[in-house]
Amino acid sequence: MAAAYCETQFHGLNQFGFPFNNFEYKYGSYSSSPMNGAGSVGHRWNSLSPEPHSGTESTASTPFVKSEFPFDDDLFGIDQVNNVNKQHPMDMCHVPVPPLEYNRRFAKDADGTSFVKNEIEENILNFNVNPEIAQDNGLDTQQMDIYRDLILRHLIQDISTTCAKLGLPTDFYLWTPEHGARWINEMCQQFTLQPPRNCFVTGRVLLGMSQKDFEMFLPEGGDTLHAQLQVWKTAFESYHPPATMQSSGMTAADNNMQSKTNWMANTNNQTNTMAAGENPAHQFFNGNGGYPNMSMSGFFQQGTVLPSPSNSDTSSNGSSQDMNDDDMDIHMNTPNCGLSNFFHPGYMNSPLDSMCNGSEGDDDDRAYTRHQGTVHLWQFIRELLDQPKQYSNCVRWVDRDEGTFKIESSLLLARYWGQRKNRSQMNYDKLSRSLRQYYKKGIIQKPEKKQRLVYKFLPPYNM
DNA sequence: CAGTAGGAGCCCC
DNA sequence: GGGGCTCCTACTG
Repeated sequence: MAAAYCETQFHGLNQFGFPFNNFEYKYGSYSSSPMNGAGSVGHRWNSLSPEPHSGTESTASTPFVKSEFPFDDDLFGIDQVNNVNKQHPMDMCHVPVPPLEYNRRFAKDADGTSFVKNEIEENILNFNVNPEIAQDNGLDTQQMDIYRDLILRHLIQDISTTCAKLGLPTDFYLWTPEHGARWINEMCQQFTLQPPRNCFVTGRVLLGMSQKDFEMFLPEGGDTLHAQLQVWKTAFESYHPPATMQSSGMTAADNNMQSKTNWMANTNNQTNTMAAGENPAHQFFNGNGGYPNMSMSGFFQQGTVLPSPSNSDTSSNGSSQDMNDDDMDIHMNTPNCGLSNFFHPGYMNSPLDSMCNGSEGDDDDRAYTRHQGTVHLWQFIRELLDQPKQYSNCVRWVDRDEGTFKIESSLLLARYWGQRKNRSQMNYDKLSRSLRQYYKKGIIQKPEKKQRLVYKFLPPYNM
């Protein structure tokens, strides 16, 4: 059972000004923490996965998320205890939310019928943020970035887990009828729907099905399946926007990746029930009506495809040559690695790639490389940290939960940073100066026990 | 010697 | 103006 879930409470901003009183983001095993009832106005499990998991139900291999949002989950509305209008977080950032049927079936409050289906689906299909609402709720741009990023991560984790569990290719277009059947059955199981007798459809067909098609296909819960598919698509495309895949600047090394990305490009053109202009990810990333600040995507820097730093020797100093090729290999064909990398923020866009795509200035690129050069050092380091397979010889987590990381090779890190920023004269002295600037910004600090080359991300940057 | 810390001027977006 | 680069001095282990 896929098991990314969120438990919500209303607490307001925490000490970091971050809209979670408590946020736990852990992988692997469930650690049950008692919910603090003080100040809370209600709980609901809110997830791609319908069932709230007890601690014992969660499997060790299942990533999960347990969070407390600053809003009651009486969706879109009213704090029934305090009778205060509150804005649902989904209204602020329009993150895909579970389908109506899910909420109806699994809502823990007595009245799930107050949900308005259209509002939910609208949220699914509009992956944008409302800055005014966000500001009204005391969230600045950066907080919203982080906030949406976290939710996105949860979604991607859940999808990744489900794909791994079902043995599904991450490319929808590669789904055979058997794969399609597996997905449908899994979703039916998750949403306690009666699976259709004959559900052997390819991923391509699946993507092309409208809600009506789904409802014909599965009268009881077809809309749920359709909505769930939209959630998958939205979350996925938000990581890998279609135009990115359409970039003409792919290198030879990218070719073997294209099959895994074509579906996203095709989704808009061929089978998506939405018009291309309505594509939420497209809106989100092209900056028209999307979120004005993409710094959140520093984790997931949007750019043209460059899978491996070993391919990035076109940079000013070609300094990746001393990297072990094996370390740099993304191992596309290794099932586990391939899957995780595919979903990994850095899969499509190496942390080093934006330095190499500057000349690839076609229209599509422009939409997604506008932040080139503006990536922040802390984000860059996070990107490297999140790809230990490739960069553990450069920088690695010491304590992931704590946010402590160690620079294994100051030389290499500076070199990479220099490549990324196209600064051939970058060195660790300069890089560390930049790191120290983060002290007063509350992004990074030295850990209590000072160690050489060890730094610590402060919350929420450590999430 | 390498790393840490922080001031200051500058550039770029 | 913010973020980062660069250069600098002083200090530490």
